[in-house]
Amino acid sequence: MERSHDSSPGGQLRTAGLKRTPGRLRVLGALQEARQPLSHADLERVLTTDAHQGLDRVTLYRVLDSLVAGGLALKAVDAHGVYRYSAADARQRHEGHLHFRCVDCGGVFCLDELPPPPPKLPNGFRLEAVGLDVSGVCAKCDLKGHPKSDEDSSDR
Amino acid sequence: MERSHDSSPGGQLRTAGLKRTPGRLRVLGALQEARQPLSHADLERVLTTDAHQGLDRVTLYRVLDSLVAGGLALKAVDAHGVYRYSAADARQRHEGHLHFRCVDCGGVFCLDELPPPPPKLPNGFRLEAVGLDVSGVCAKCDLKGHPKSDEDSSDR
DNA sequence: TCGACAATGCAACCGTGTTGCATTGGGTCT
DNA sequence: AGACCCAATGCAACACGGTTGCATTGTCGA
Repeated sequence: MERSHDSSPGGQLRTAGLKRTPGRLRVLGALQEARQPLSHADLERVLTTDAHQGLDRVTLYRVLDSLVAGGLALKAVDAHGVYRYSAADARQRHEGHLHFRCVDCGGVFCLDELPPPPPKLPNGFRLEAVGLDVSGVCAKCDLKGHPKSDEDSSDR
Repeated sequence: MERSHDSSPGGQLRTAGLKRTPGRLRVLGALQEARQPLSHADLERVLTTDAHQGLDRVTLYRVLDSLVAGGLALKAVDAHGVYRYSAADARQRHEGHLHFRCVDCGGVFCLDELPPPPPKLPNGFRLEAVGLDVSGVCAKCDLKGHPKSDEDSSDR
């Protein structure tokens, strides 16, 4: 019974040094199946409809924190100022190319483009991260058309 | 007495079709003098210490909304999920080159580097924004040294 | 100068994210 | 298997950013 370091949610939790609790398993699973980063509210929805009832609000926040701390999930802010979480391995599969974010539907699309080369910095400066944010409106949302409602018909 | 379209805050408001109120003048002036995008809280601080007492919380939000709607200010989300506003013309002066953000002191530095070329998008996709986020530690903060405090001594 | 209508201030509200504390449950040790 | 320790959970309450409704004030055009 020794699956030392398999890639199942359970194994990943073990490897990350996290206790293998039902909540963490369900959240990690949900993140890995999602095609885009999920907000706390998204996850509450996904997890409740899932059959079991959802986790407690606070617990979900803490589960997410633990996954991020363990390197299994990534945390970022969306255009509305809300945190969105994604599975870390899902992100690895998306490291070699750029992404396009639709400001309307929130969807993320892969582009056939390479990340930009790291810029030259002044002496003494240390580079830690370079992120290219490409955003606009995807084809589907553009078709749905905005006759003249220039304003964001946002969700939230 | 006809300065039809000058570049003073007052003239800009006129041009944008906004009423020239004390609040808008002060907020626009503060944004134009700032060397970096300001949050709502930042502005409340700046405006209160300014001599007069600050605007009402809600009024400040609405003033900012009107400036954004009039194209005089820009609105973006920072890493903490908080909206930050900048003067639109101030931003124009910084369009031809990249910027580096120090994650330690929060300072922003201009780089001698050109923005990346806009990526090619799939058919039907409409590009709205491309932002390159370059961050790390600036020379001064790097010298102050972090003996081994690898963890983020984050704020908030 | 006067009046219409936008801009302001005030109070109350909503959603996201956090903290404290008692209880439950996972993992390990014997 | 049983017991123990401490992390993980749930609950309540809070902090903060941002929004909405409504009465009042002030801008600007006639």
